[in-house]
Amino acid sequence: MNLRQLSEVLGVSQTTISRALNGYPEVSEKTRQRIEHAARKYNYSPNRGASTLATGRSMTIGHVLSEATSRELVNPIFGDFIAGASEVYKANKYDMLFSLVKNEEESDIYNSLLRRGVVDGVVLQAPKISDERIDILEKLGIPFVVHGRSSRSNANYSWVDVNNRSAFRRATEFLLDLGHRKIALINGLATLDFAQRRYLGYCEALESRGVAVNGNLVKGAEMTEVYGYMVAKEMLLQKSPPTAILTASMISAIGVRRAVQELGLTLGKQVSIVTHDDELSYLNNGQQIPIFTATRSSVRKAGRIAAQMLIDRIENPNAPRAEMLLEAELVLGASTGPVQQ
Amino acid sequence: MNLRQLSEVLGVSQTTISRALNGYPEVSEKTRQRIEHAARKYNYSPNRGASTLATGRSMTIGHVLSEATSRELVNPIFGDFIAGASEVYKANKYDMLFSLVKNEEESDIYNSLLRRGVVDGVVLQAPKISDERIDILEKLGIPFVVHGRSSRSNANYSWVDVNNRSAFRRATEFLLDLGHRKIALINGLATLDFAQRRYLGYCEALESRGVAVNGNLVKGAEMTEVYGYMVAKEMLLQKSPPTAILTASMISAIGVRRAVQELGLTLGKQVSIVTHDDELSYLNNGQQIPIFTATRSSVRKAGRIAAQMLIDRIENPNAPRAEMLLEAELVLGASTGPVQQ
DNA sequence: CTTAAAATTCAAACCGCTTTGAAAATGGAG
DNA sequence: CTCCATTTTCAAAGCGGTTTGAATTTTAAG
Repeated sequence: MNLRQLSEVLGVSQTTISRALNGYPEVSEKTRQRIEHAARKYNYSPNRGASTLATGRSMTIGHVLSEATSRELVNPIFGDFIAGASEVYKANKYDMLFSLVKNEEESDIYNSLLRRGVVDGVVLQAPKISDERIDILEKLGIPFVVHGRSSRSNANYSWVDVNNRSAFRRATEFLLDLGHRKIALINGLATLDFAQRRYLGYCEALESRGVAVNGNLVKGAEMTEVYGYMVAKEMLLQKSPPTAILTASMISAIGVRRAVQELGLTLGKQVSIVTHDDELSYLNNGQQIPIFTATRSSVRKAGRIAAQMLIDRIENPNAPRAEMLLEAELVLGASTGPVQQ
Repeated sequence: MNLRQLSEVLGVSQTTISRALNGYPEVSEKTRQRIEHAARKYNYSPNRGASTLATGRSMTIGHVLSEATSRELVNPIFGDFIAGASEVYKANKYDMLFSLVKNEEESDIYNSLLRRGVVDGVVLQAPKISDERIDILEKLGIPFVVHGRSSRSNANYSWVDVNNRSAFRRATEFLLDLGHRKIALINGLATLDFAQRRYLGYCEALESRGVAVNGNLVKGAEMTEVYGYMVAKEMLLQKSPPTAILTASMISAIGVRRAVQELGLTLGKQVSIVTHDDELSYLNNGQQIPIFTATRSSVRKAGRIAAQMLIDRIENPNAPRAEMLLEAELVLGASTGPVQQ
């Protein structure tokens, strides 16, 4: 059933129906009732392509995920992030379009999505320290919101981010307070902005206590379980192994734990772990007592906020850019303890 | 730049441009060259809304994920599945639309997506043993492909699935061969079809060896780490604890391992674990030697196959339904060993 | 050279909706 | 009962492509 057919059935013009259904004031209440009832009865909804064409709005938001060129990884954090975003989209009648692209195709995709009128805006994820995508989007004039920030970019964009720096500063200070001096950092990919900020927080804390940063104790790559395991094992087998390890995600923390246990060491005794916990639904950090001491911040919440910001930008392009810095809380679990003599 | 503008610039009709760009034979090779060159130069791509309207095809495929009503979970397996599907979509110029809906809204969403002409087909995920969605889709006449199967449905649909039953039969037999008799199964949600099949395979193996199925050793729910942990701990503290545990995912297996270790037991000694391994990119099952003995099957590959099947159905609606049963391999890791006396 | 056949190109109709500017209906005041 | 102001409804013009059927040009044959 399309608009014309419905209008014939009802004996009312297409204009009136369109207005009634889209909540315009020029329609009397009883006509609106009658139209809405008929629309339900005949199972009518406006064709998306047609309204996109007529309004210039696709009511769709794009999420572009770039796969690392080397290996092809889909971050599980992404699942919870879009779950959050999705709630907001649904409430605002937006659909969500998802593109997975190779790094080298990234700049094209935005151009293409916008040009074809496929999306009204995009969410940018996992920004690099210096991320040309932000400039591309800025230049294209497409509304966008960044999940995270790009330190080197001086563009004026909207973003939601966790305060990675202060979170990791606190986590490091906490370990220092427990007497640890050899503290390792198993970070995310070094090119990513969040990893950089975590590293800075870590350095700040160490330096403020007069502890030198030891390059051998800092590594970063995709935060897989296997990576956490490998790096932790290697570090723990050094002559002068770390007594505490900071980890960038629950998943790599689990790998670190595996290494620790395989070496016959005990968590919270010979080795302490502090991780960042995104509150993933399938990887909850324990129940009453957290498995890992962690800097905690819900990535699902970040998704909700990002989505709302973007919708605001789309519907009100002249509004000033929005920024939201979420503070992570430090939760105490069973994975940390005072340094052993 | 739109079609009309481009046609004016080139001094060629819109028809010719459209044909040239869409590969129709009625255009001479040199005109096509000239047009393609100009399209690139002026950054022209056809507007999606307009072509959707004109062709009736949206070149978009929908993935509908339903959140469990109780808790809101986004399965990490989903990430790898769509990564696979996404590769195929991109190669075939389809976009991917993603909807996260509450269970109770599920039946509506398909109707709505189709009616509005938003998608050309959908991928159905995580089917239940008896899943009304299949009937809904069948009735609506949308092309669709199921990732998994629905045992009670007698509709004739296309699907890709792992042979869950034989995988879990083999895994159970393997444990029986090692002398285990008290084998627990920590499954996925009991209403889901794959969980049912795994349960059947498990029962078959036990019964064929004359071992009775013990209801206390079978549990199922969302496959979170915490769930694996809780159930394993509870079971292992029984008077007559299992000596081996079958697990439905890497994530719950990690929870089980945590419980085992917390109780001071050793994996592969007092307790053996066999898990199903979907080859998730962030949760690889170890390197040379798998962490867990596992039934292994790539969910990313399943995503690729499902996507290709769906595209085939869309582009050739009269083709017979396709079915693809993937056999999982049993890989030996360090988590299993002979039963201890 | 014609002329018919084949290869190109074109103008116009159509897809289904939104929205503008005008027309019709209704209501209130005098 | 008029007349004007206010509501309500309408016809028609886009939005930007694809596709049909006709017109034009090119090629080949006689």
